[in-house]
Order: sequence, then structure tokens, then C-alpha cells
Amino acid sequence: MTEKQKAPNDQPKRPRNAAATREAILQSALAAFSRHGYDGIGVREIAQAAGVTAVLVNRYFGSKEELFAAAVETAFAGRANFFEGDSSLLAQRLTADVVTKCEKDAERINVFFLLLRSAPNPRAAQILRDSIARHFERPLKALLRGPRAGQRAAMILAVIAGLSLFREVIGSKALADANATSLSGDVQSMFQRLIDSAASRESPVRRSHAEKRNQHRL
Amino acid sequence: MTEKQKAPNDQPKRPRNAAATREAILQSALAAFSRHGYDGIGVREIAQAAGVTAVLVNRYFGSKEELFAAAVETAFAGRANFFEGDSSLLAQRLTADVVTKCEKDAERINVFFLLLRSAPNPRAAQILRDSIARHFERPLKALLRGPRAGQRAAMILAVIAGLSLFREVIGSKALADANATSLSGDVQSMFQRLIDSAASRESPVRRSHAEKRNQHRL
DNA sequence: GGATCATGTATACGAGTGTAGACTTGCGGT
DNA sequence: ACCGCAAGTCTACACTCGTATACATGATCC
Repeated sequence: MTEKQKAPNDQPKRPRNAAATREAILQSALAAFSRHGYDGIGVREIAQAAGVTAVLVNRYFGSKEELFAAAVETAFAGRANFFEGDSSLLAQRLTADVVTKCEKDAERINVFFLLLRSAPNPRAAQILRDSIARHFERPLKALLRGPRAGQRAAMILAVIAGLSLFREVIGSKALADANATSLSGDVQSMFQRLIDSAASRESPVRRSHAEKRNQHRL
Repeated sequence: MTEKQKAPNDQPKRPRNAAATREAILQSALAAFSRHGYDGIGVREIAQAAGVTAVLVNRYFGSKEELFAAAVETAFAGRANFFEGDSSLLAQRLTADVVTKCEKDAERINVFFLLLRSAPNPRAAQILRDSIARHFERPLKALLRGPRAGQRAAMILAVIAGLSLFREVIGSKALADANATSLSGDVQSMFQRLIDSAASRESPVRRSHAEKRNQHRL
């Protein structure tokens, strides 16, 4: 906050073009929300990074909340094809995504960062819930065979989110400093088990303790 | 935000007591940060819920950030004994914690909510990282046998966080509406595998795809 | 009983927020 | 060439934020 990064103006004088300006704002918003979260960034900074003033944000998108919804929608829609393709390599692809660390700043534009950093805001959370369901849970569920496919799909996404949170948002040393090869084994086996209907080979779980209201709640 | 909840004043006139007031502020802050996150709540609301004015917060804790640090510390320290006890039932206890849904509002005071909702703020994240390492990762690591204990401990916590995020913060239907019995099996088998050094029985992971920079990053 | 100092309140400041209205500027059509 | 309207900016409003200073009050000790 002490120093405000200003995007190097690609064109010091951009020709007047509503569609291009709208797109510039949208991309700026996507990057900013991804890096700082819904409440962590203001429309003035988003507008400035796009080379315009804050009022245009409201003119083109109505409000900050609608801008956020638009940014989320494009971010998720842009990754709609992620779950397509060879499903036998799905665990590998998911693992690679978690294990790969963001080195360059540009890589921090990531739907999971968008999710993790904007979830605290209730209205942002609602927007995210809808987009997650449509663009992530649904296609992933379609890929899974076996019982409780929807539940397992959501669990896979939750695990990715949790690992990303500790590894890159919180910066837990044990995960942030773990190298890719060390992590890959543990992570991939988790995903593979979730994909292959993990609990089917397990003996029925003793639930006498798990069922009753937990008094040691964390 | 439209209606501000005011805590029913237990004592309409509390006798002057610095220690008690400090404690009231601390508890109010813990609840508020847990429910709304660091950036989602103001010192005025925290103070009001404690029955005092905002200035006292700064007098007793120095700043909002120091208040947050104190709240986090007490929240984590209060659960230091969670990882002690019978380690053979550890997976069961962790599962119960994730699977149990918060019904009453009082149950939403939870270190994982505190974590999830305050992580977007960089300074809050740093405070959380330290407390997690000292109060969660370290004792959990001590319980785990086998290789990469620290990494697996962090993964267990990350999985809990991710599931809590989807189940209670985002409110993903697939997880939020899943009943406890349906979830327990999948969740507990994940934890048990992480506790038992999951990947040791797996064949070495093919890493040709996972290693190279992933171009389909989510 | 009165002085005293910790305990608590009232007020305000400066900065930052999202958003609205009025104003200016420049491109495109005739 | 010039008018019209879209594209963009300036200014400002009403609000909230964290925090500092000045003031009031009440419990405690002599």
C-alpha cells in the first residue's frame, strides 16, 4: 500500500473504444481481486490499473459487486475446459496445479486465489458459490464414476483450495517450502483415491465418536 | 450490515475492572473476527459488543492488528490440547470436527473460520501463519510417524481448512447439504491415509506431466 | 471525606470507500 | 465542416475506518 503499482500504460493515449475499455477494466479487476480479494482492493485502483477513472467502472458494470460477478464469471468460464480431456490423467493434472508454485506475479491470477481471498465477503461468497457449482463442481462430477460423485467432486475442489490456501495465501512453511516432488506423491494419491471412489474399499467407519456432537471442536 | 446486532448487555452497568474489560474485548474480537474476518469488522462494532467504546480497544491492545494477534493467540492456545490424547482415534476426531455443522451462531467461533476469513489480509495472514505453526503444525507433526511428518501434518490442516471453506464459508451445496454420515466415510479415509503415511504403499508416481510447468493452471 | 489516578466516554481528524451528477473531449456520420 | 452523442474526467457527497486528544467519572487509599 505504501507504494502503488501503476500498470505501465501500453498506449499512453488509447483510442476511444468502449468494448476495449470494458475488457481492460475486467482484466484489471480479475487480477486485482485475485491478488487482494474483494474487500482488499478499491475500484479506484482497479480503474487506474486499467488506465481509466473509477466512474467508468460503475458506468460499465453498474457497481463493484457486479464487476466482481463479471470478473468471476469470466475467470471460471475461461477454465471450463480444464476438466475435459483424458480423465485417467485427471489426478496428475490436479496435482500439478496444486504443486506448481507461483513464481511470477502474473501467475497469481488464479480462480482459487480469487476464491480464497474473496470468500470472507458474504455477497462475494454467494457469487463464488454459483460459479463454482456451474463451472467446477458440475463438470468434475460428470467425470467421476461411482457413488456420491457430487460430494467427491466438491471434496476434490475443497482439497485443492485448502492446499492452495496453506501453500500460497497463508504461506505455511511446511507446505510453501516443500518442493514439488516431495508433495506430488501425497497429493496425487489423495486425488486418485477421491477420483476412484475412495472409501469403497474401506471397512465401515466406526462412527460412535464421530456422530455425537464434538465437544473438542477446533 | 443493514441492521447492527447489539449484544444484550449482560450487566447494564459493569463495575470498573480493567482485566475483565480487556477480556470482554478479547472475547468479542475473537467472535467478530471469526464470523466476519479481519477486514470485515470494525473496532467500533467489536467494542460495542463488549459494552465499551472503540477507544478502549486501542488503549488495551495498542491497535486493531495487535488485538487480532491477541485474539488469534488465545483462540489457538485454547485448542492446544486438541492433538493430545489417543492418536489412534485422531482421524475420527478430525473427521467429526469437519463433518459437524455449525447450527447455533455461537459455534461459529472457530479457529478455522478465523483463518479462512482473515487470510486475505496480508498482515493477518502472517499472524495466522505463526500461530498455526506453533499450535497446530508442530503438535500434529509430533503425533505422526513415518516420512515427511511436517508436510503431512500441514496437509491434514489444509484439508480441514478446505472442507470447512466449502462447507460453511462458501456454502457449496454438495458439501453444505451433505449429511454427516455420508461425508464421514470419505473424509475419515482421507485423514487416516494422511496419518498412516499415505503414499508409502503407492507405486512411484509418474511425474512426467506433473513436473513440467502446467499450462492448464486453474 | 477528599484527593488521585486508573477507567471509561465524547469528539474529532484525516484518510479511504463506493457512487452520483455535471462537465469536457473526441470520434463518426452526413 | 460541423453537429451529436458516446467516451471519459472532475468534483463532490455521504459514509466508514483506525486512531489521537481532551474530558468525565468512580473506586480506592490516606
